[in-house]
Amino acid sequence: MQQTQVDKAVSRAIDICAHSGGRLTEKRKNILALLLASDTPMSAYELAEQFNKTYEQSMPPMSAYRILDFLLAENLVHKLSSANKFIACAHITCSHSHEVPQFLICRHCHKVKEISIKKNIIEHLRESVQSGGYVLMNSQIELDCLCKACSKVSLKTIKNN
Amino acid sequence: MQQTQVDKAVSRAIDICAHSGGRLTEKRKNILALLLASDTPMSAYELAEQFNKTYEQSMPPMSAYRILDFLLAENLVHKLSSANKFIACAHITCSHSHEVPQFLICRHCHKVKEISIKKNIIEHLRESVQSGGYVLMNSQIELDCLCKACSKVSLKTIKNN
DNA sequence: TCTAAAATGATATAGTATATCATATCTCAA
DNA sequence: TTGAGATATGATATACTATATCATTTTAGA
Repeated sequence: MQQTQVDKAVSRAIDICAHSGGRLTEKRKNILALLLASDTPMSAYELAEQFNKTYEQSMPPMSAYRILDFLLAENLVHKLSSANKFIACAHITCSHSHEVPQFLICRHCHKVKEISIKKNIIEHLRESVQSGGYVLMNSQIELDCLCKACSKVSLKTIKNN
Repeated sequence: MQQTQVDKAVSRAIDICAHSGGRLTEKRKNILALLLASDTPMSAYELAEQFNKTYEQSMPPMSAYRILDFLLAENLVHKLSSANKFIACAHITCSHSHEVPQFLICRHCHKVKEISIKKNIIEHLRESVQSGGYVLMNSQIELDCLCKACSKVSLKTIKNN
């Protein structure tokens, strides 16, 4: 994401936290900014390292985890459990209420696109789950994909990488 | 899974490997049997430990990983990437060709039900992905659920566990 | 300004996974 | 039947991800 867009999202995050009562400290704000600027998901350790390169303050990995916990609770970032990495929410600047995200993860370049899942698909899934005797608790879905650019490369090439 | 069912599935796995040319060695067979017998997903380390308790032979964790790689390639087990654990394929004894699995994972007791996802849901997902500019490569989905038994307990109780 | 709560620092440790080189076992052809 | 190459396993090191715990600092609000 471009810097001007990052600034916009950070400023919106300040509002969101002011509203929720959460304290968006300098470090938390900077971790969020790093995630917003990145075009691929980052691990907690990667974030800590990047933080230390970028800012004067220091960021031990354990603090990065705590900060990520905070940002997750504020719905400002998402965790991709299939990759054990984190991404900024793509809809921070949207005013509409938070919807269930669906993540399209490029298996080649690891770029992620967050889209909102259509309600009727969720309902189909929920019914499918129900008929299996389970109850759907969270319909966040991570899908193994190829992005447009990578899908132009032959699959064989990608598999051999 | 009951022992008689485990034996049946193992015997079917022998056929499957004979057909594919894969060598289902004693250790590989025993790892598969452990996974079949377990009613929850197991990590590679858990499998190695359980193996060492159950059989005379020894199983270092790294061998467990390699054996799991083999069993994954033969489609005899699945990896749950959200949990970093493995489960036996629920459809080894089915004769029908392998379908894309959908996993219902109980967030409380961690029991997993593998169901086959309905074709039209996959198609909806695929379209959704396509309109996001990506191409769906693998529609295996892991869903955060509660099983029937656990859904009878109040959510609050579960959250506090 | 004092106190309680929240945030961060620091350290230890658990859990998951890959890489690499050595050794053992199996298969198949000579 | 045996020997060479392929396959499987042993053994070790190391990287990566995550949680627990106690100490210290900072902040908010009485």
